[in-house]
Amino acid sequence: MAKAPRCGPYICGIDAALDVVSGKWKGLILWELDAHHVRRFAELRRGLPGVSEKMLTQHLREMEEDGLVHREVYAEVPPRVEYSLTEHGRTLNQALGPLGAWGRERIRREGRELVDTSA
Amino acid sequence: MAKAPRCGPYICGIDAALDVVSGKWKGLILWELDAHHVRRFAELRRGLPGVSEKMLTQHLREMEEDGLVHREVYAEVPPRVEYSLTEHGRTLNQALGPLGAWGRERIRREGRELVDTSA
DNA sequence: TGCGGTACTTACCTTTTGGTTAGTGAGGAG
DNA sequence: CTCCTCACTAACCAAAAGGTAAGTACCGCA
Repeated sequence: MAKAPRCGPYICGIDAALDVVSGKWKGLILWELDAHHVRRFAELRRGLPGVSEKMLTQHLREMEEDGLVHREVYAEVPPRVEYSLTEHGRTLNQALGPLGAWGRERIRREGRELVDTSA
Repeated sequence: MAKAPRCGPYICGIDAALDVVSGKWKGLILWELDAHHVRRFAELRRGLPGVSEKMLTQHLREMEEDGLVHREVYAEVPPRVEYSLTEHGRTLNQALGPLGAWGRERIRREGRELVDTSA
C-alpha cells in the first residue's frame, strides 16, 4: 500500500513537502515527537486520541522511509521500540512553524466569526 | 460534497492549516494565483497540467469557502470569471514559504542520493 | 489460569477523493 | 450550419485512504 517510490515529478516544493505530511495523523506525530523528543509506540498511540494501531504503524513506516523519523528497536523481553525525529524531521517541523501559526490564527478567526473573505 | 462545516475540533494549528491545503491541486492553485495575481478559470486549467474541470471547480469553491480565494464574475457575453487570492490566501502563501523551501531541498536531496536518515 | 501490556500484521469493509464523460447556453469563427 | 470557447454542473466509477476486528508471541501480575 502507500505509494511505492514516494513518487511523482513534483511541480514545486510545496508539492514535495505536502506529499510527506499528508496523512490524517502525520502532523500530530511530528508535533508529539517534537515535543517529547523520544516516544514509544504505545505512548504515541495514547497521545493521538482516536488513532488506530494500523494507521499509526503505517504512518510511522512511511515517515521512516521518508527519512523523517528514526526507529530504534530494543530486543528486550517485552518489546520496546522508540521513535524520534531525524535531522530532516526537525527541519521539517521548523518549516511547519509558520504554517502552524497561520492555522492557529485561522482557528481563532473561525472561533470568533465566520464572515470576512474580502481582501 | 467535500466537508460540510470545514470541520473538526483541530488539535493544533498544523491540523487547521493542512485541512485547508490538502487536496491534489490546492498547493498549485495557490502558487499560480500568487504568481499571476489574477487568473481566469481556463488560464488556471491550462496552468495546472492534468487537472480536470471538476476538480478545479471543486477546489476553487472550497478555497473560496475557506476565504482563501476571491471569485469575481463578470456578467458578460462569453462568461468571464476571475480568481485571485484574498488577504488570508496571501498570508497562507507566506506561511507556506519555508515549507516550499524544505520541499525543494528534499527534491534536491532525493535527486542526488536516497541515503541518509540518521540524525 | 486468565488477563493485560508490548508492538505489531492481516483481512475485510467503508468513506473519501479524484477522474471521466456528457450536457448547458450563448456568441464568434469558419 | 456546425464547431469551438467559456465556465460550469451532474452522473457515474475507480482508486486510495482510513477504520475495525482479529490474531501473533511472549512476559508479568494476581
